[in-house]
Amino acid sequence: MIIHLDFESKTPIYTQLTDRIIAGIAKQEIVPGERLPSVRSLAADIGINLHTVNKAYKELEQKGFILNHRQKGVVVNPDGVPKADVSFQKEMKEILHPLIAEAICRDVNKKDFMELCEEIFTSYVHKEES
Amino acid sequence: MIIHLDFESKTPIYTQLTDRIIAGIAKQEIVPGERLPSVRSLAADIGINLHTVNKAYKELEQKGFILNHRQKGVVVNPDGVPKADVSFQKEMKEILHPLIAEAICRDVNKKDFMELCEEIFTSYVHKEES
Amino acid sequence: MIIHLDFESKTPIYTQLTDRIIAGIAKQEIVPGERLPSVRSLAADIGINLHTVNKAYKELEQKGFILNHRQKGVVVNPDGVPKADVSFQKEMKEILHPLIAEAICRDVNKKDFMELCEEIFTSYVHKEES
Amino acid sequence: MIIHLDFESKTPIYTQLTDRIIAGIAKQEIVPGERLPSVRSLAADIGINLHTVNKAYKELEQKGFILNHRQKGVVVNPDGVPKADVSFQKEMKEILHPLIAEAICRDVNKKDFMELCEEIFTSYVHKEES
DNA sequence: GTGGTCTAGACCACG
DNA sequence: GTGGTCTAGACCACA
Repeated sequence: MIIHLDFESKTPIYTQLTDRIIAGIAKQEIVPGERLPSVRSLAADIGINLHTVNKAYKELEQKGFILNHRQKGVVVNPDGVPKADVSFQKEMKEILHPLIAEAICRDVNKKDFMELCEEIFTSYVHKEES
Repeated sequence: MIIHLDFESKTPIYTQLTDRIIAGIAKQEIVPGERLPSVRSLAADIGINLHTVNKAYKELEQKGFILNHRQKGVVVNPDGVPKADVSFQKEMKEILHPLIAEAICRDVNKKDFMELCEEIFTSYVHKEES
Repeated sequence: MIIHLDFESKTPIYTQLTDRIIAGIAKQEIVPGERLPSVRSLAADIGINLHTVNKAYKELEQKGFILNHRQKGVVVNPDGVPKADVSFQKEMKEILHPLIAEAICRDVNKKDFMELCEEIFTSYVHKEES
Repeated sequence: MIIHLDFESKTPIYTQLTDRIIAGIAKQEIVPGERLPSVRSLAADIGINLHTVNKAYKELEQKGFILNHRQKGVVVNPDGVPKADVSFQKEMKEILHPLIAEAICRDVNKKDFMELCEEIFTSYVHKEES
């Protein structure tokens, strides 16, 4: 899995990193139980600060995506990722609300918006599953 | 239009404010050509600094939602808001991608996600129009 | 002479007004000795504040474009407009410098820039004179 | 690059600053990819408030002259500055129109005006290129 | 009274 | 140490 970051983006690097890893899990490029590179090696690979990788891993751990075993190192949660809870529902709403409001103002068709979501959805879902 | 902000939130106050105003325009609580409160009065109303309101207004102006009329003051763009362009399409994708990726990991059904979007959409669209 | 102002412009109304009057003189739509409308009537015509018209007139007077006769009212300077002095030379430079610098950065050809100036020049100069 | 500002001038400090930086880019004293001083250090150097510098940087960023690299800091756009678009064409016209109108009134020869532009143009263009 | 500009000082997120 | 955000208070130009 190649991780490409945009250093000129408004999104913090650590957020981009967590997003990329979550995308990898969604696409099943990384599977439960699989080992992730160590903080040190990943930082060196990408060419970013240790703290930044660490912060990304901490966030993923807090969200239940990964576990930090003293021996095995960092692994994707073998039990799979925690299901969507109330807090994630709330997060989705908080993100979608302003986005959809602006879309409406800008005359984006509901149908077009839905098709965009569809498109993104299928871009992630593994073939066998769809 | 009553504007309620969450001062504990991680999203900056000025962003919340722009979001609320965009929502107001989407719901047609505020219509093109209508006057918005002055920076100072809105700041006083909400209980925040005028610079914070100013920043929100500037952002809305830059997006083409509002403009500064030398006689009327701050008004919602009478020509309506600029249609979705490539840059907004890109913005939508950048927001939706990580959200949908995480949703997939968390086992959110595509159907459920779509229904959530539907629900939010209809919450904005004016009755007569839907 | 019809004066059209843009109330949504960043340029102050009084500046737009002086610019329009100077343009009128340049195009010889208004000639030396000709009477301009009174502050009061012009303000009413355009639908702006008295003070604003007054400020424009004051600026034109200070630049030597118009005179304020107690009896005749406001007239275009019968002796013609004062020739370009050092101060106007300086003003031209101060305006042209940043404009040309940005034009160079933006890859505007010197030739193209010159042609634009030519075009604007001829748009003002009276036929018989060119 | 030494930046000298006129604190007595009518043009806002932040505008003077952006102008000076654009001039530096035009003269190739600053090249694409090059790092600009941090907001704080530049503010300290010039002896102005950091917010004023920030405003200048934001304006340059919005115009596409510079961007904020999360690792390198503020850098001149490595892809070069965006070419002149319709909006810049319009801006040029809005600046040149009143200037040329007044020049005509003040009996400035078209030839003289052109020579002034020439002179300013060549003052920016790098020797090797002209 | 309105927004524009400038200053000053403070806290936090980021890297 | 960097920029982002927020507050506060001040002066001025504009209408």
